[in-house]
Amino acid sequence: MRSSAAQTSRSASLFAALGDETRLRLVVRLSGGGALSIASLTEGLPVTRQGITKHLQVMEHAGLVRNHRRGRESLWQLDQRRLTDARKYLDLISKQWDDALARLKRFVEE
Amino acid sequence: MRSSAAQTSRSASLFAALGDETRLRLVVRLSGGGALSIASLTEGLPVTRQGITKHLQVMEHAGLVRNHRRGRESLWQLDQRRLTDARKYLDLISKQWDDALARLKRFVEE
DNA sequence: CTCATGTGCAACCTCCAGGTTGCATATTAA
DNA sequence: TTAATATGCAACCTGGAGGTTGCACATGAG
Repeated sequence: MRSSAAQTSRSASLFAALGDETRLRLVVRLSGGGALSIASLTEGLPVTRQGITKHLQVMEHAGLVRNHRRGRESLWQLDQRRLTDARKYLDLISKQWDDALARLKRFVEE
Repeated sequence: MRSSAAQTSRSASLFAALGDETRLRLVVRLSGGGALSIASLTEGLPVTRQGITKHLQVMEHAGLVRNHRRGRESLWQLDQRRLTDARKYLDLISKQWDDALARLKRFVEE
């Protein structure tokens, strides 16, 4: 099973979406399960509402969050599938690593 | 189990280190288990050796890779512990998410 | 109806990530 | 010793990420 270039590229943008402190804090908040409005997500963070909006859009492009409108509010929630994708990718890398070490060990012990 | 601000910040820089296509490709190569030189890591990638060096340094700051000198070569290898850290962080988020949904389900079913 | 609230859009600013080139310096191979 | 190889250091460039402000526009509350 090879990790294709497309796969790598997609994963990179996913990790990039997680690789910003503000965004990661948003993810943590959203991991509570609820769908939160932009205004409520902005609360407590040292960034403008517009800034938060941009971050949410970045995450949306990475497939990390979805949003739907309810009245005048824009509600955002996590899409856990992408989170799972990220975990799987890391699992894959770790597995290759472990396998390589196992092979090395067998080789040395012969 | 708190996800302190420091924890979040550290994790963010870790994900950021993974969140660049070139760097992720380096990680994939290094997951083979060996310690590779800068020159060999550069091979096949559309980036200068200097560019690769910078990427390696970024990853080193994130704790993702280590390097040691052997003669005129600078050998780099993965530090799998940080990879594990990243997985654990994602597990944590997923768990909070699952728990939240479970609570919601119980609540609805009552 | 009127106001306060929640967003969207667009222009703008600044800094640094990601990349390059040029040159100096260690090491190793012949 | 001489060349070729592998890096390091430093200066430099450029686009876009991350942030802001100002204003217009829906929509919900009274």
